Amino acid sequence: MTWPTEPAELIARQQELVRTQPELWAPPERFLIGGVWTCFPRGLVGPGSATDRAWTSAVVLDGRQVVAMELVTDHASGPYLPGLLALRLGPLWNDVVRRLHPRPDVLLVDATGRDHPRQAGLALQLGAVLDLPTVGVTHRPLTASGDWPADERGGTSPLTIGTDQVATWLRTRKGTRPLVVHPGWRTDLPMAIRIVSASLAGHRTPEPLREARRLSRRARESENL
DNA sequence: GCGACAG
DNA sequence: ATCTTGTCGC
Repeated sequence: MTWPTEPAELIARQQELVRTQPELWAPPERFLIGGVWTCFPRGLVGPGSATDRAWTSAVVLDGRQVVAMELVTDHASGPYLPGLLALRLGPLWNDVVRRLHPRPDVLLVDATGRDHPRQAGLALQLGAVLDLPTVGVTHRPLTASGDWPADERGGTSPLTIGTDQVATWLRTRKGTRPLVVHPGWRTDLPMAIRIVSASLAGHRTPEPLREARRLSRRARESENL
């Protein structure tokens, strides 16, 4: 499986992907949750390009214990264009997650799923390529819209495209901006909310994503010190 | 035409 | 993603 380098190629891949109907994942009692994150140099403006350096990390957590971590220092694979995030991050995320041992049972990514111009965001595509259930967690929706939930931990409210609910706002902490939780590859809405809620450990952002971000930022900062 | 637009 | 001050809270 390869990653498209041109918008037209990626769009064609997304149009295939949207027709795929994988079997829903059946989470066991206890499972390993992974997270992946990419940092870019400070001061970048605009969509960026393949010349941008990128620090990408992935982790696996068993409860709160980090049982695997990988860091890849490389370059972005392309610019960021709305709806075409895979051009910038697809190959990086794919590579770093494949290095993890043990592999996670489910992976958290900063990307959307069905909330996408072609209903085929990177959370879905990465899961399909890696054959791994995924859940998307973003700061804001891409295409969907919906009002915020009440300011109570655990509060949710629908994010819809037309009449379809494609994601949900989730208030992970009282008094903070809600996150957007996206069902990804082989996950549905209730499952995605359950997985994110179970990995919060008291913070606004799920621990696997916080840990991966820590590693990436630490690597970036350690170069100019 | 104008604005919005995952990271 | 990154750029941004102060501020409230554990």
